[in-house]
Amino acid sequence: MSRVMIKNLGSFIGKKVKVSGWLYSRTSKGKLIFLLIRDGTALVQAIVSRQMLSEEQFNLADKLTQESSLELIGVVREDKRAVGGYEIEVESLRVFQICENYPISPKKHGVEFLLSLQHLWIRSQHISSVLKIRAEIISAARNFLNSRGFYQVDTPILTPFACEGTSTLFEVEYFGEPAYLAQSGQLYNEATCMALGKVYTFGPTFRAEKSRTRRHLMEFWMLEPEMAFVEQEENMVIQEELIYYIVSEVLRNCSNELAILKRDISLLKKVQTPFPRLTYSQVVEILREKGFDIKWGDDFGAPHETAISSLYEKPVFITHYPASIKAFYMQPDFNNPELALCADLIASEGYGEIIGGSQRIHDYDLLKKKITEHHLPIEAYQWYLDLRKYGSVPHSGFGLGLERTVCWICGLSHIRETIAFPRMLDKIYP
RNA sequence: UGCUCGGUAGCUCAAUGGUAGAGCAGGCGGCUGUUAACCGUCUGGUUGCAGGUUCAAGUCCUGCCCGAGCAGCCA
Repeated sequence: MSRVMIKNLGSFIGKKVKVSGWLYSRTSKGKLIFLLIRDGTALVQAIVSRQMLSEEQFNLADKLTQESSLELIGVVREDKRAVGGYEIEVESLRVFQICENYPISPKKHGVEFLLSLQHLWIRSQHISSVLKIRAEIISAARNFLNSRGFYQVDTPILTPFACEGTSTLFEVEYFGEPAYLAQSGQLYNEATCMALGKVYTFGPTFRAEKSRTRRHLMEFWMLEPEMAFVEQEENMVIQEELIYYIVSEVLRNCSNELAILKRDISLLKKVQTPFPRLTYSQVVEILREKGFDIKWGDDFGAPHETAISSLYEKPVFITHYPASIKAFYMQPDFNNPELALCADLIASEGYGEIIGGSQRIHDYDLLKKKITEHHLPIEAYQWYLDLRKYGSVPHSGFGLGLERTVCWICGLSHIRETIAFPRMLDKIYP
């Protein structure tokens, strides 16, 4: 008999099926035992009654503990009393292992305890649901970009230089020379998009900052599209279309997971294009009216982003930051070189920045001047300057922080729940 | 790195300076419709570590360790 995944049981009503999984919980009424089984796709209740099974099999079912691994055969039937609406009347049972003393009970636990058992915590309904939504977000983003003619190009993790200064990078030894773990694939993508037109990198990035907040991880995944012949306006339109597509795909394909997470999907349904746009200068003015002590030229902190986010029910772009507080490669506004042609996308509901993007400088002399002004080693950027020497074109791109996006769409309170094994300050086990 | 809060049974927590407790998990017994079942019963402790005050410290004081929240930092 072939195995049926639990989420598909609805198509097998009245039929005999085989289900394999782990025991999520068990309750017994003496001669009637209720087993709640998980197989990674969903939960189903299985009924074991003394009438249906041999004495030996019944006693085996009675001994099952949380997370014991098993396989059972039985008939599927609809029953409103059961979780998910279906249940299986067990006819035979095979146990792979009786699990002893599983440490995580289905009660509430503290964060420290759960993090020390991360390899088991991921089995919980909560974390499993987040990981499924994460997979859907990645899948949707890839579908979106692939269907629009982007090529995925993988850029190196081991890099010879810092993108902008070395203080935030993890240093490793590369055959006796210092090397650094990538904090972005963008500069390489500027090269690959001159080869392939439209590209994206999706991979891990690393920051050695001593950040200890609910928004930071030391290792996180970033989606970084880069497009030749695309200027900032078109760049922003692609960003909002991408975010809209991701959210609508999650709503379409992950309703069970969103329900388990108790996510208010009416808020996600409001994420429709176009997204509101504010300039940096407008934001400073709004913040000052709200009583924040901030002046033109200061960068925004988390409380500022939250305040702006609360103005709208959709993500909001903040554009035209002062060039002085942004990266060296950003194209200055052609009308006002004090400003950069850039935008940060602030997620709704106070979740903060999920995208940072900009048009890149394509003029050789201007880029060289910026590198010098930022006191960056010009030798390290020779190859990057070459891109402006040989057939330079206007180009733009952005970086989407995957975990922050997952955090927002799932409505979580902490980014550590968005990745199977979070790397946090002073915490790298397991 | 700074500020704040915390560390008591496997877990979640309680305990006026005066006998360290409950619920859950686990063991045993009961129950044919449970949803974090229920009922009975049993097991379970170096109160983070070190020192100090006191007749007496989980509780007060000092130092340290660990964690959490917030901020800073942060393409």
